[in-house]
Amino acid sequence: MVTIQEVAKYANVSVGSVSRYLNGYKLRPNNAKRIEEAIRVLDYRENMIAKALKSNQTLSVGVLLDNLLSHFSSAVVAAMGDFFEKQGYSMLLSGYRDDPKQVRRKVEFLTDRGIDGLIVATMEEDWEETQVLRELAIPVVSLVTPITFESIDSLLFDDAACTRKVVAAMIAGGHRRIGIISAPQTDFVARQRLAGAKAAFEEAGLELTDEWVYVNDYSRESGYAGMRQFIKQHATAVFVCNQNTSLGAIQQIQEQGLIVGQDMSFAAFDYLGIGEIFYPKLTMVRQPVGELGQLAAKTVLEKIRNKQPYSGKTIELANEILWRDSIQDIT
Amino acid sequence: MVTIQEVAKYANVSVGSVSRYLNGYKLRPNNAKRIEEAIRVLDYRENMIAKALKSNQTLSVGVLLDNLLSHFSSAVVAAMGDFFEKQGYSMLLSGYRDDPKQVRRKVEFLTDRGIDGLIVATMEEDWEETQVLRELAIPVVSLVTPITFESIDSLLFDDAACTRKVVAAMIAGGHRRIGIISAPQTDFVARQRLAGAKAAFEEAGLELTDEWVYVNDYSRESGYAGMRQFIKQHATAVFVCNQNTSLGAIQQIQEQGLIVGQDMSFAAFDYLGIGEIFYPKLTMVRQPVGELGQLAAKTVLEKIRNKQPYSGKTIELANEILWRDSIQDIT
DNA sequence: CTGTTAGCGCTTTCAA
DNA sequence: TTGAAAGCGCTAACAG
Repeated sequence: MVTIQEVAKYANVSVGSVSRYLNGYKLRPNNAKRIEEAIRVLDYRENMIAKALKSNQTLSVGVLLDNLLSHFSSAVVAAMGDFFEKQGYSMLLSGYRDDPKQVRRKVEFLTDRGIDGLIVATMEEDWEETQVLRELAIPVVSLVTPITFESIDSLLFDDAACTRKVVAAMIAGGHRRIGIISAPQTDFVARQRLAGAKAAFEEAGLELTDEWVYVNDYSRESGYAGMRQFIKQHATAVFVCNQNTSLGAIQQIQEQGLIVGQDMSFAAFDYLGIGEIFYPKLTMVRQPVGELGQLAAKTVLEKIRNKQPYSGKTIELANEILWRDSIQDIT
Repeated sequence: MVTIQEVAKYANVSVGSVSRYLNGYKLRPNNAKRIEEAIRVLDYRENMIAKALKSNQTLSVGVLLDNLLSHFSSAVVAAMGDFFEKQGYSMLLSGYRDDPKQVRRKVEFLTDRGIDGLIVATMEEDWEETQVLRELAIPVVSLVTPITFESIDSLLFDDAACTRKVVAAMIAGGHRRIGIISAPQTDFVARQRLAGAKAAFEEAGLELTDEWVYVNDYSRESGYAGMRQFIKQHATAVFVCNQNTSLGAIQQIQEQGLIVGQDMSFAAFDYLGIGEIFYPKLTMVRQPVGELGQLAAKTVLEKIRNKQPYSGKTIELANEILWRDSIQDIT
């Protein structure tokens, strides 16, 4: 490993000059040229570890997701990774396996490695473990879920509004027996989506009663079970609030010999672009996950660079509703 | 930030002793106890950057994937991440966006950050850019694709064998007009899978002619187009060699008003578990991606710890064939 | 603008 | 076993 010292010697200048050159300070053109040449012929590469030790900056950011194994996470990570790398930052990735208990350990794991900023996803503000974020000396950005500590920015989706619109479309199509496959209401996202559905009913002067709300556990199986219940109740339309769950729901419909989106009106949240491979194509709400990732990366970097870890903004990104043909008009 | 010095002062020992304590050396019980207490009351955390500078080990490994945005990548990353973290290692993630030209830059990006080991995926041995791996002073593991440099271990799947078996089942079912939606033969994986299909034909005394091989470009659209061609040619069965492509193929079948796996026998490689949501359920070959990730992590760590970067083994993991009902018997 | 030098927090000789 | 001290590669005063 060639060091700054050797470059200095080769170029016949002091290490200070080399360091300054490397950091973009002006120096005598002649010296600059000699240093540049030395760097080239010696194939010098700067030692980021030494730099980090001295400057207390690692040029890395931590990313703590609920679960690494999902399309959401890979899309977010892909977008962030690209952005960070262009900016010279690396990304330390970690997942807490949907288990809040692990959050503290994971955050320590990351901060121990000297990350300059942290992005977390799907952490509920009222978890005890979320409180560790309060004392962090680095910028934090929360994804999907709002955390209203003054030090944290939150980036959300407009799930409620979109759910409301889609369910409203079902109602407008004459549907009254509409099942909602929702998720545990302890989760912010689940609350949002169900609230959207309820709003649609209220606006139409109707009420969404409990028997038409099935609470899943995010598994495919629970989507399968929920759909079975609704078919028994002679639902004419079902909205599924979660991607994975929706696969189970679709499976149930098919197994009953029904055609999704025709014999049973259907819509769901989707990341995979699964809606297109059916016929009729399925109406889906798609979250701009890549955008979210990129915006998250941009936001932390700004906070890191401006050294202003505190702001506390909340930004809501608009989902896209892919209106297709799976909500039948039965008026 | 409390340092080793402060701990030493508090415990009334030298920094050397604290360092030795931290690294598991034996010292006078009394001293050890005092140090332990100092660490506790001062809430000392070791500075990994300083440690890394001194010891030339960052306790991190680089992971360079073709593309971060796929189920393959998230599954592999999830498995590796878990394993690494348990072992105290962090993971620097990077993708080269399916563009070999980027490989050199990305590898430098990672090595500049002092990674102790590197895992790469889907890099073809004959790419010029792959040669940079030759000079790396750290252990390297190649995923999915064999790289026979003596310094590199390769972890592969038995795609050829599985493709052969599935296509053989189609032939056994009486199918003769079998379409294979394959991928560019410049890619190792694509060659393997097509070779498997050809082998099945040969074993049956048949021949797989060019008109029954459609070369996709990994896009959904090309699956869509390939399937259209085969439907025109009155294929009775189609095997799709790539996950994403298979979605397009399914879409085409549905749009023709046909039922996948019934009107058109069908099988494909799958990661998403998409085969189950159809009726009939689809026969799919599934790669043990999580296993691969874990084995990869294990392998690099062993190489890092044994300080034996050279071995050059190749291991083949067995895929799982999920036999379902989408290959009809037409004899 | 440049050279010298004191550390950043840690590990690891070397003596004691 | 332990303490003292050198030094990993770099940055940032400080003095010139």
